[in-house]
Amino acid sequence: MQFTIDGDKIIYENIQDFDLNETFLCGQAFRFDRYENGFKGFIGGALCYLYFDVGNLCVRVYNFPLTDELAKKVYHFLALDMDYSAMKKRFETDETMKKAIGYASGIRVLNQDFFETLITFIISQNNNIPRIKKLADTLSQKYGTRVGDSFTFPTAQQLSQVTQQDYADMKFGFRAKYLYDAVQRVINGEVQESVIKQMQYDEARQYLIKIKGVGPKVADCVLLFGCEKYESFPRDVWINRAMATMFPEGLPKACQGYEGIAQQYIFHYARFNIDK
DNA sequence: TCCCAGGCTCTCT
DNA sequence: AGAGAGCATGGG
Repeated sequence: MQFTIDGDKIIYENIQDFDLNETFLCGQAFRFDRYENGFKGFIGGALCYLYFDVGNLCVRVYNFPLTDELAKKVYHFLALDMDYSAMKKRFETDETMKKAIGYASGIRVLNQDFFETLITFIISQNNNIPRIKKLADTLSQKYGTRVGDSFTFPTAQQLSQVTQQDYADMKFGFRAKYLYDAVQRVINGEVQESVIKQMQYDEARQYLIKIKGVGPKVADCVLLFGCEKYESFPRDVWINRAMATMFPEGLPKACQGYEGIAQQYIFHYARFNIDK
């Protein structure tokens, strides 16, 4: 990993296969906003402004001192520690995958916070992306920690006293009881991130599905986006459409082990290129 | 106005 | 095991 800490920012040089717009607007993360020439959002509690300057990725951090440890954390969050060049080359041995990747070749699957992905993807069910973002922001402004004019996504502890009625009042609809159940299970230790990370994919999926309102799709999103289980392959309406038209024989073997990452290129391609 | 959204639960076969 | 209705809300 190559980075330098230069005054008020971290600079990562020679970053390839990474585009901020494609990565933050492809439906995997809901709490990064466009800001000046890049995006602003939290990475492990650190409020970060990310932008490119002559080919170098720059990260300003507002509420933490710039340390090597923080620089490494950001690097991992952005999945810059994975060799996307080699992985995409493997995927692209399949012509259809090559087409999907070509549409947004700068997508990287972020390594997001477990609890945040659990809650935001429970919110995501039968919902559209702008509204998911709106509800996630509402929850943050009400229960998160203020940093400047931004708010962190709340922790399980910060949501521990929130009732089903409170969620209903915030317009979460039928998801109110699901959010309550998820938070309580995390608080009482029934659902633990450290346990999931030690489990194999199948076992971890069953473990998450115990939570009310968490089915196969939401569990797969949490495992992929929040637990580093890259073989997890979330199937939503868009992916089902894409699979039917683009991959009637199933996903190519070249994607094995990283089906979830392939899924993200396909999802993004499908949203903008396949009719409903 | 109407259809639909990064689905899940419940019920009925 | 598999199909189908119902769900809260609001974006487009």
